[in-house]
Amino acid sequence: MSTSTRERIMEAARLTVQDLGYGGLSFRELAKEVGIKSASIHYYFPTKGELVVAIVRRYIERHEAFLDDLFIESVDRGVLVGHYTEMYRRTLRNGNRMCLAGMLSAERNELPEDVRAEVVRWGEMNERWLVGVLASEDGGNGDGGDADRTRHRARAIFAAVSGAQMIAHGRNEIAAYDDVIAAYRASGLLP
Amino acid sequence: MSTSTRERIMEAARLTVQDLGYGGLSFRELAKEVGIKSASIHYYFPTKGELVVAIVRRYIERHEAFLDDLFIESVDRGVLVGHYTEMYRRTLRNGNRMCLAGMLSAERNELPEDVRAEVVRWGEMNERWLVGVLASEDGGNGDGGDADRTRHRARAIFAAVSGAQMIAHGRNEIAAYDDVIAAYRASGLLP
DNA sequence: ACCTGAACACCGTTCAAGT
DNA sequence: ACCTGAACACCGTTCAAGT
Repeated sequence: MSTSTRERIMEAARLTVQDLGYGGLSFRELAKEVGIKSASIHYYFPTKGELVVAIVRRYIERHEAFLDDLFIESVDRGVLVGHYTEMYRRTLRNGNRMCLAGMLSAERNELPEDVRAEVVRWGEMNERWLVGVLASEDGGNGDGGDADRTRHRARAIFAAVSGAQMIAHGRNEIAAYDDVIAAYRASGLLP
Repeated sequence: MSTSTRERIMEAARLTVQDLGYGGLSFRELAKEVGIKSASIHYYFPTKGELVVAIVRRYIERHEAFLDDLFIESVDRGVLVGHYTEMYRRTLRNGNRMCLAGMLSAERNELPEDVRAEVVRWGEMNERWLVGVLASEDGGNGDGGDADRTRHRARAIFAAVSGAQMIAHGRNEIAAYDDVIAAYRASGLLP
């Protein structure tokens, strides 16, 4: 059996949102790609918001699983963060796309409330994973002050990598991403 | 005499793009704000792209003048970069808006070519100013290798601050911006 | 010089109707 | 269970027509 209509809608929608954003996602264009009429999409996803909530949820799940797998394979912080920045780099490689949640983060003010909540969840997942990575070589027994500093550094790495991707996306220039990541490492922001 | 119609179109359009993005800018809504009909906007700006090119150009000019004035008042890198991050913070304070060019950077793939070019110009202006700031206390006589390192660090600061703004915008949470900027400083990325 | 209504091909959404 | 055409109020853009 081949991929379900529902799956094909979600996959095509995800690629379009990462390319053109929430506002750039058209039900009529989407329907053409899938081979049905635009009214039929509403059978699977009543509104555009519900469709995008579904694709962001799955996006978070899959990337969380990917990152957790990396964590099992290595405990070297430099290696793990290197895989992390490579993940964001691959998105740019794939048709100058942006992270799904990064794109939606910029469009936040025109999103339905439930989509906004998923954008926040993406950030929380990233920060949680980075906290684990940053603590992995310290024995993990720092006092409360250290935990706060680690959390803020994790959020800073998430924001900085997201920003590097946005700037490189805006220029359609992967070299810009690479230069910025290298400079983050040189400054000590990235381990 | 009061503000011209053309000025009022540009000001309202800028505020909307920083709020809802290029895709979220509607000529009909814009016309209502200015008190004319949507067809009349095309008299001043034939297309949406030409309108946005005009507002980004002025945005760049005004921020460049603002930053250059700061540079005359101080040569302390910490103080100057502090003013720089405050500038991006004020945008968030003003109705959770994003930097005009940052918003457009995310929307890049659905922009006309001439708008894309202005987004690149914004980045070049930011980098140029930051290079001046970073070099200001070194005597400015580094060799070629230093100049390259300074340029990459300037671009990294630009990307990192833009990313902090995007993440805070996505959460509608200024405290997130403040925490990330503080962590950049602690890591040594920001002077 | 400045503004407008009407038309065009788009958009998300709804709904009655088909199989 | 799954799909559709037609309608609705939106969108940027064009253009002939008004003052």
